[in-house]
Amino acid sequence: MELPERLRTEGYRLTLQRQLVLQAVTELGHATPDDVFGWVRDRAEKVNLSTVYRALELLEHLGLVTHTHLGHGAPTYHPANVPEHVHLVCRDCGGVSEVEPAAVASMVETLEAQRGFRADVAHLTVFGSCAECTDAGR
Amino acid sequence: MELPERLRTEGYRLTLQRQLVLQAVTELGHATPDDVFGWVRDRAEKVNLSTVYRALELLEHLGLVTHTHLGHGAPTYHPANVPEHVHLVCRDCGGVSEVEPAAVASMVETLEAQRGFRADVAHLTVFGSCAECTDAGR
DNA sequence: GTTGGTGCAAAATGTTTGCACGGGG
DNA sequence: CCCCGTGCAAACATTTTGCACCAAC
Repeated sequence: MELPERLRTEGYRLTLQRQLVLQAVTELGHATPDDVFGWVRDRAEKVNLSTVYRALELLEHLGLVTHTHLGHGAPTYHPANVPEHVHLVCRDCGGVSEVEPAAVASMVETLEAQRGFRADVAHLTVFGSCAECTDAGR
Repeated sequence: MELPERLRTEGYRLTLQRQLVLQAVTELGHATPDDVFGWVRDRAEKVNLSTVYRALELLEHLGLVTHTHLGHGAPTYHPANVPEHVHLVCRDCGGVSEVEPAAVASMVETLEAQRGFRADVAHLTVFGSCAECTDAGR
């Protein structure tokens, strides 16, 4: 846990809520703000949803968590220390899976070479149809 | 305009609102539901925002428009008859640009081969940092 | 004439903000 | 002791829904 140091070096305070939010993101893996809220709440700790939002924003600023949009309006947060991965979201069954960045490396290189655009792989989500749903469709 | 036929073949009715919404999406290129609402409203036609949402949903179902998420919660709609393209969104300046599907073809093939996952390229948005912002950062 | 579509208003989501109190440093 | 962070309530933004009326077919 590197939370205390990261907070201190930027002049922020260490609070129970911030620790719990980071812990929730770490344990849940793919968590929406509401998931995090529920996780902390279930542990009988009193927190407010707005505090969760503020904590997530701060943790992201500190580089301890990242977020991605897995569709509609629900952002999901990941611990940043987890290996980077790309999300695949199936439009038919709603399933979410992950692939290593290597699978999209050539795309990233192409964008960088052609446009000078540096893709943020950790934030990348690809929508489509998974193998099961594609098979079922025929 | 193939709206009338598409509607009829599935038993839907042709209304002025649906025509205007499709026209708005076509002319605007990258439009949020609210953009569409404004466009129609500016032409002195009375429409309700909820009608716009319902029309967009129907048009998407008919395959006449598609939508993508260009960040946060704002979905943007495109006419489906426009050539497929991938969106690049710069996290720093907020700029949106487009690239041909060829740039991501290898990624799509890899996903299909490794996972049997069929990527929906038209819906793909890559977040990152554009050339200008990357340069400015150093 | 039927029935689906629209307008309107209210509800449901999801996120942000102002403010006073309490705890961290 | 100072002042940042939290809880709380209200404000916001966006999308959805129920219902009565009107228009497309």
